[in-house]
Amino acid sequence: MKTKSKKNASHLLPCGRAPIASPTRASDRKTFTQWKAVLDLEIESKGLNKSRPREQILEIIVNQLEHFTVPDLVKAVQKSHPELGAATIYRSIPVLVEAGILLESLSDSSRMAIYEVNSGEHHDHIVCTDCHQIFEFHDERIERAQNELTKKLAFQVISHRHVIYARCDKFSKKA
Amino acid sequence: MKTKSKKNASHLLPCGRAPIASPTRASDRKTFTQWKAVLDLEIESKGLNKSRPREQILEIIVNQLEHFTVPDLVKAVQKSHPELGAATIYRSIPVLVEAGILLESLSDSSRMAIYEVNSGEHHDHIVCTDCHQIFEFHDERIERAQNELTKKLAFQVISHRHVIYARCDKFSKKA
DNA sequence: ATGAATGCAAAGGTTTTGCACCCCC
DNA sequence: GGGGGTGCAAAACCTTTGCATTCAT
Repeated sequence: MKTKSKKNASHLLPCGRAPIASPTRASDRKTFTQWKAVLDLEIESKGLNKSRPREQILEIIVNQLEHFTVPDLVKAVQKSHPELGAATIYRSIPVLVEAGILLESLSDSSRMAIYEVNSGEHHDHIVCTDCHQIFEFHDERIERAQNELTKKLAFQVISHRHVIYARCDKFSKKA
Repeated sequence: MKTKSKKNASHLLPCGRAPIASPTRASDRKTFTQWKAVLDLEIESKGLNKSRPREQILEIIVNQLEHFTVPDLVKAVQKSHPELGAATIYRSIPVLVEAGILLESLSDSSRMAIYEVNSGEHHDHIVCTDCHQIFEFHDERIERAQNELTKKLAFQVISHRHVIYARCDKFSKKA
């Protein structure tokens, strides 16, 4: 009955379940070259300088990383480019966020920020408490109810973060 | 008829607006003595020992603190009890959380955990990006939509955290 | 030439841990 | 007496910062 999520049996998650359809398709994702153009625009508009390290960091992010913490990024970058200092990588984060390339999307259990490449479509997250996989969801009813609520309370919404901690039932059955 | 939030003009917020009616009334809050009983039960059931420091920490929390970080708590506790070590206070947090006395309710902008006394009624938070006040809300429509969503996706929900970052418009007008 | 970016090391801040001593049961 | 609990200091981490040097324009 609800077992029709079998379509991509090829990419099963650690917990054994099929991925939830993400609001953003892989085909909609920008390439490194496209993001590079976005970054260059930001750099130009702010009177900054282009640099090799920032380009290398961007490349690692868009080609290799899904949801990552800064220490994750430091490790991944230094694996390919051991000469890059951690401080440079830390300093690149706000630039990438300002450029709209990265979003700080949630916190891990130790409360470190988790970043992701901006997919262009707002979504929230479900974190599996068993396998630690991060799923994305977007629910219009929730968004609508939230907008009506904040309007009624006379708040001007800047952003929101809605994280559901849950367990994939398939994983619980395996365990 | 939803303008009845004028009742306590006496406690205006830093931003000048009246507080949103909180889902929990002050009168529903447990006293120190009641929480102490909860703590003792937890301590007994886990085979731990009662101790003066844990009692003193609990007392500070229930009598003085609303939403607080651990460093906040350390300062508040050591003001009254300078002999208590910070490590003891850090070590008391998981015990209080396990006992159901404290909830880790959200993170501040530097991503430190913010705790609050468990009110017994689930609520989520609106954080004003101007005055940094934390408001509470509870919206049945959002809860319902979320439950239906996770059911459809076959997740077993453990908990969730929904934080809306917004600005009180009254404050923006003043500023 | 000027200002920005980098790498390194040091400093800052929070949280955890090792350990000797103390207290509860 | 034995297993927790405490306090202190040190350690572990993540993140920021100061500074001399290099790079981009």
